[in-house]
Amino acid sequence: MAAVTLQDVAVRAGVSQATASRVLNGSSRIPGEGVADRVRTAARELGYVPNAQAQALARASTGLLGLIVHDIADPYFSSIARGVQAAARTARKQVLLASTERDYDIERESVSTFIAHRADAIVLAGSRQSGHLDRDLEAEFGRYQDNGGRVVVIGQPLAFGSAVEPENHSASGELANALVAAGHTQFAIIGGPGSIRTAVDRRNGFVEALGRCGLTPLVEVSGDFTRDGGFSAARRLAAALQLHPDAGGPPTCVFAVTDVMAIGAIAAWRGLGLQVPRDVCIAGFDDIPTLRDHTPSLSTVALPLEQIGARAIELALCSDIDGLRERVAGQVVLRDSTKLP
Amino acid sequence: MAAVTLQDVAVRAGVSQATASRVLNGSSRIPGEGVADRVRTAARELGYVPNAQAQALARASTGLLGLIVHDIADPYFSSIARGVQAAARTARKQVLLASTERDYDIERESVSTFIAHRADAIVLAGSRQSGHLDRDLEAEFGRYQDNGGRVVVIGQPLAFGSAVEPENHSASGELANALVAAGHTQFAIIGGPGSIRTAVDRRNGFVEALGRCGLTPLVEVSGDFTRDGGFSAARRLAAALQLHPDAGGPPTCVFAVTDVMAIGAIAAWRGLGLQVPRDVCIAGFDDIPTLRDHTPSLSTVALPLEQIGARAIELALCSDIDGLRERVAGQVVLRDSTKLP
DNA sequence: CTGAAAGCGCTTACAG
DNA sequence: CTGAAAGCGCTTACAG
Repeated sequence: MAAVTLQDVAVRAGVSQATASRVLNGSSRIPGEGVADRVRTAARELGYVPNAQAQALARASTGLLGLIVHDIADPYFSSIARGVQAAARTARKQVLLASTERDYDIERESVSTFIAHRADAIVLAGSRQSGHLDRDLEAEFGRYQDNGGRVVVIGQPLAFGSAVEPENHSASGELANALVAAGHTQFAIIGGPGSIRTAVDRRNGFVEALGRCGLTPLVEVSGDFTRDGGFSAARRLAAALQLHPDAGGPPTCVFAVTDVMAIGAIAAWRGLGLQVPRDVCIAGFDDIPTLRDHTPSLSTVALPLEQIGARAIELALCSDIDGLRERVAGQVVLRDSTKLP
Repeated sequence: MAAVTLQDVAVRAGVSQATASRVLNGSSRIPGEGVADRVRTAARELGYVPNAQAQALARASTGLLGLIVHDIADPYFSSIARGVQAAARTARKQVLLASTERDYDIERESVSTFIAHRADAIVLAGSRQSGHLDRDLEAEFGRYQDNGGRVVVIGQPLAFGSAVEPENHSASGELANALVAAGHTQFAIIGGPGSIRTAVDRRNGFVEALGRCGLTPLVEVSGDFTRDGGFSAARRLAAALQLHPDAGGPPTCVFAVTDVMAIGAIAAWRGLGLQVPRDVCIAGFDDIPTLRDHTPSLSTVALPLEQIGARAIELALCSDIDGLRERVAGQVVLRDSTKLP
């Protein structure tokens, strides 16, 4: 019933536990080849699998990395998770995953549990209320870091830890400029929750760039950071702008702060008989891989999501620099959804 | 530097370590309220976080669940992962995630590592070579189960452990029937890797049902279980069938064994000037959420992916039944991509 | 109800 | 190079 133990291996090989340990786990002290062989053989014959929990306790390092996302089924986060996985593997670490369903209580719990499991580092993906972090959470993170834990945040710098930050503000500014350069003159916005930093930055970057061109959005609506959030916001927008199929005239260009919301918006409009880009244009943000084959193809700001995830792990693992903010550029990609006749 | 220890809490509360342990972790032996309060206060003041590694060692249970998927960025797997997460949370377990990039060496490594971490259960999602499992892997799993570890497989029953199996064969048969009933008379297949059980079952279920209707696929091609696999297979198919835009006549109806491949196929055909469903029809399998807004909307077999993930965890956690095979039905959904004029 | 003590499975100075 | 022993931070019979 009980798993094979290092002691079992040592006995069978006729050596001490210490020696078995040194053979099986690349210690600097290398035992003689004859002994080493006996130990390895014994381990193989017995099917020995080291107990990582015991190792962690003895070594004071678990080799565990905690990743917290809002929703693992959201392609934005699953792409980041893929990058995290890849980087973790090359660093020979394991990843503990938590998907919070955008519930802050669950998030707090997850952080506590990861700390309890003594994860070497915790990566928080998915931004929250700007700057604000739960008091308890903050205290816990503080102690965690004092004990050598590393924290890295994606997209929402905290007062502590390191961060990988997409350049939301400037990139959506560039998107606005590109759209204006393409001939668009009327704009509207589908924003995200006002409490979420990423949503606010993207909206502001876009609107401010428009302003520098002497333009102002005709309407702004907002919704959740989800497909359904985009869908319902788009209906309100259509009403506000009195959008009609085949109304003629230059279509208004809408900026949705995420691709997923943009997709929901297009679906909503289609339900109203409106065609993109003929009746209304739209651009998103993120460049979600699964959406590359969408029709019409979506103008957006491409973010290297996998790289972002991988980079977060790398920051978490190089212990020398703390408090680092690493900025990641986005790339404007104009496709059919903003094409003017 | 070192984290606060149970001993620290005990000292501050003026009790023994045993008592502190009993207060902080719902033991059946409940200490007096006065004492309990002192302990809790001390723990709070010190910011005590129990060391899960030490607890695991002492309790011989880690509260860890291992999930292994082919690719966490693939919506099929991320949906399953979401269900796994949800079920794990209600069971108060943590999930260890591995994304293998469809590399069997990585998969073997992940299994070993999960076993080393003494995960209470391991869920393998994503089918592999039918029936075949690496010899070493099998031996390792055997010992793991002997030691009380549970293994659950999604979509590919092994010789051991439990399984959650989508009814691939019968569901694709129903899809074929529905398509025939809808008036389709000419069929073709885009299959997956011949070594993968899921791909084979879906293909066979479809072809056999066609056979019962007195029909045979005109052509079969195959590719990887990915968007690109579907893309390139679709080009070969177009050549084989000599598909031309606006050729007239009833369009051939293609069955792609996954939605993701179907999307790739549609993109490939669009590049050739072919329109779905006018020039060629297509149905997929899975009903990926992110693809619900695709144009044309995709006929498919809907699988309750999240439920499947959740169910796998439940099976893993109810220790009484082993070797259980739980079948999950798929539901045929006909949409625009197979619509006849 | 409470405590002293053994034990979970490893690692790692410290001696030899 | 190798081993005896302490220690990592908890839990849990076993006494009291």
